[in-house]
Amino acid sequence: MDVDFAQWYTDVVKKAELVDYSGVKGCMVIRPYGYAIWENIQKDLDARFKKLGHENVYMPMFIPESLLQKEKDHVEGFAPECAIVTIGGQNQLSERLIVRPTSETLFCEHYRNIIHSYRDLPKLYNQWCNVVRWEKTTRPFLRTSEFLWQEGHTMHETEEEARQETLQMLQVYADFYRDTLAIPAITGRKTEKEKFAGAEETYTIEPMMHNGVALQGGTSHYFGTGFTKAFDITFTDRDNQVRYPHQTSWGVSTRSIGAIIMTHGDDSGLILPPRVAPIQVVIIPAAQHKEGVLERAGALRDELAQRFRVKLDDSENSAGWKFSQYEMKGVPVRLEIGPRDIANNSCVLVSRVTREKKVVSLDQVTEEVQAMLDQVHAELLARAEKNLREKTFEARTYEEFLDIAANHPGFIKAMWCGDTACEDKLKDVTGGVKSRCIPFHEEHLSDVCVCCGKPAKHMVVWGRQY
RNA sequence: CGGGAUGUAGGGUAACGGUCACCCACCAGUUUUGGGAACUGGUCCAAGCAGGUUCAACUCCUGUCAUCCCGACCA
Repeated sequence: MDVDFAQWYTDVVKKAELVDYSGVKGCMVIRPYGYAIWENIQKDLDARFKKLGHENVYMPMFIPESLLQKEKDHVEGFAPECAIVTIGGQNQLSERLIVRPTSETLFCEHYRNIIHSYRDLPKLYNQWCNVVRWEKTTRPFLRTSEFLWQEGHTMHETEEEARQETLQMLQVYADFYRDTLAIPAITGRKTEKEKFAGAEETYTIEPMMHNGVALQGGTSHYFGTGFTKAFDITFTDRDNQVRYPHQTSWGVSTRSIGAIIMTHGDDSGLILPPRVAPIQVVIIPAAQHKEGVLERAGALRDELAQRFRVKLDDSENSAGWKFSQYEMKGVPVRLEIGPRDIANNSCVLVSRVTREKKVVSLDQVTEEVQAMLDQVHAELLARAEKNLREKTFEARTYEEFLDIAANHPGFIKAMWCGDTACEDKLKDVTGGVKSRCIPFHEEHLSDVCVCCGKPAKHMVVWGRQY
């Protein structure tokens, strides 16, 4: 698996029936098993958003070109990867329409119409939708021309409140990754070079994949009043002064499914974190032709279905075939039940992570399944934390940095002067190591920049990325 | 976007300038079933697309599209 991680990845997304390719470059068919993971992710995140007062809306998928061009940095950032509609029906359009790569501009146009007074604030909107970015190199879930995501867009009366929202939503993402996906991550602030086009600050969550490569797992941006001024969104404040609201946006995409695959998978295939697994428990009957086995297994399925997502596989395939099949698909807990077990009023639970078998009483089966699901989550998280820990290195000198970059896949902590030139140079000489973020909890490794030797301003986490 | 490779059935492969073959899957049956079952019989289904060369193209040539690998790019 370490030998050819890229090939392993493409094999597993196909074999586990998560996706199929389509006739358009970089666009993937998300199959039922893959889409069910996304639905579980949506359900979890959506509940977290709503608990904090956010409301869902839907914006159009087309952006008039003139609208996208209102904010200068924003258009420069996105123009190279836009898909554009020029014909409607039979007629050339008088204005080209951009297929949304992100919806800041659309939200701004709408907010301009509905925000007039401080009483209209805050506006806490979110939408679940697709976006299109014409990518050059694509890979299922990790980088696709069209992908699904949620984008939250909020407007606030004060800078302080907006900044608080930005950080709060990043924390929501970090909690979600840890508590729902069993993925630990480094969180922090992007450097000037890596910021979102048009943002004042970009915060990011950076989980590390099994092979030591980073994946930007979610971002949260503080825009200040850059867009609100460009779009002329104003409100009358409590003191009867006209002001520009302060804005944020934040998003997580189907890329998170790629993170799950690459963080937890092993040589047998996927391992899905129990809280988003479409099938949490698969029941595999042994000697299923024998009297009473399928009936008992069916009753067990009905019982467990009250608490879990359960599948009973009573197909004619051999038990061994089924074992391999559900391991490939990453089902966290397997339940085996046959005549011997039924005679003992028991069944066998098997963990996908450790393959440990546990004989449990049928009277306790719900509690035991719950315990094993929790255990799988804890083990996945612990394993990923260990990987993150063991593949995070510290570099105090330039030579040390180059040595780690060349020989040890993973994150590198190193001091930085704050100059973009040093980021560019390090990326050049290492062939792709970039700053991931300035973590919230910086350490003091030395006084000087690892690249140029000038006084250091920050500790940066560096790494290669997908 | 540059370099390299691939494209034949639902999946995986083979051969061939002249009827495209096999394995798996699928269907029926029998024996099986606690780590990817065996035998027998059977059905369906294929050359990415567009041109060109040729009596004849899956095969040779050109273009194009898609996919994979490596690099560049990636708000």
